[in-house]
Amino acid sequence: MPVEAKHFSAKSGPAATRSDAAEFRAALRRWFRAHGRDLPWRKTTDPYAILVSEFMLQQTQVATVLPYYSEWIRRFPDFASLAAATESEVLHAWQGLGYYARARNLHAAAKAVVHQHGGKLPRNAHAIRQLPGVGRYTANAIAAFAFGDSAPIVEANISRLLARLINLREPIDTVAGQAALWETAASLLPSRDAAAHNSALMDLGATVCISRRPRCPTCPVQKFCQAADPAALPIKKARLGLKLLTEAHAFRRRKESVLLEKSENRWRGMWILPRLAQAPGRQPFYRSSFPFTNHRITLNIFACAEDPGPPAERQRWFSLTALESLPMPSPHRRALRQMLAAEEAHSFAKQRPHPSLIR
DNA sequence: AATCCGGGGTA
DNA sequence: TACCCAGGATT
Repeated sequence: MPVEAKHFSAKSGPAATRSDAAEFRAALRRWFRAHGRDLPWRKTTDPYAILVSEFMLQQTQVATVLPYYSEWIRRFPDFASLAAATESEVLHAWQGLGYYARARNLHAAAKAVVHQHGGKLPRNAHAIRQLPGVGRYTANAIAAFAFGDSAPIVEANISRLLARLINLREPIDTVAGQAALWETAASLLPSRDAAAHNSALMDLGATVCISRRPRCPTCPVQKFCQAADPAALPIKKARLGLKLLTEAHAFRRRKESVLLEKSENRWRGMWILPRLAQAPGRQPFYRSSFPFTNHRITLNIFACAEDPGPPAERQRWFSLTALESLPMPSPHRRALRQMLAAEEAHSFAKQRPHPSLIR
């Protein structure tokens, strides 16, 4: 049996062969030519643009990325312009996309390219892997999409598709499961034009071999699929239980400005309402709740009197007009917007002092 | 190997 | 609500 097709064979055939893989690729490519997605980062092989798209697409859906990508390329068209930007400008352009470490990594990667690689992304795969925020997937995606190398990729769509194709019973979020997926991806890879092959796999996973209810009747490679129950795959390890967190923050207001704090932990480098070490023993002025990963965070925000003296370390007063251009995480931006609007309404109505927003 | 990192979309 | 998404870094 050929090594290249160890985990892959036509359902009807006795064993895997090279021609099975070739037939799979041909059917996949036919489907891709007719049904592949038209995406802006596929219109270029500029390593910078490919790098930007891959960073934005990490753990983020295509539809969410689209508006950010075009605006980013307009604002930071190349490595030099990105490397020259401030961290605050970079985070502001990323605002709302989430996983802000990606923005800081992309910024640092651009600086490394400019200052250590003469302004061009190194052609060497090992050197690309050394850039911050670049792992196995991103390095291979750049190799395939920017440089035309025959490099396999495995991401969410391809994981699901390949797990079904080989009827993988191992959870895909384990070392063994990942190894099986990467080996399968490598065994299917063509010797040339791997970019189109990889794009085709992702599009098939994104539009046909979808989670929950795969559209098997329309699948161009159904006869190769070994899944007994496609909807039951891929298998994943059990998730951790939801963790509840409650955080106290301060709403400090001066005439036409608000006190904010540059975060050092979550949302590092972004501006948030100042954290309170301890919640005051009174009703919060505003409360909201937002989920992330396996957490649910309740924000309790307390109206606080203005402190005499200069603001604490990492804290600054910002005029209301300056807020728009500040990088702020969405939950804090929403909270601040609503509190300011409530104060506005209150000052016109001249009612009781500090009406709480909490019902 | 386990855990962390946000937010938007969807069943 | 729970799950999903063009993953990577840290411990």
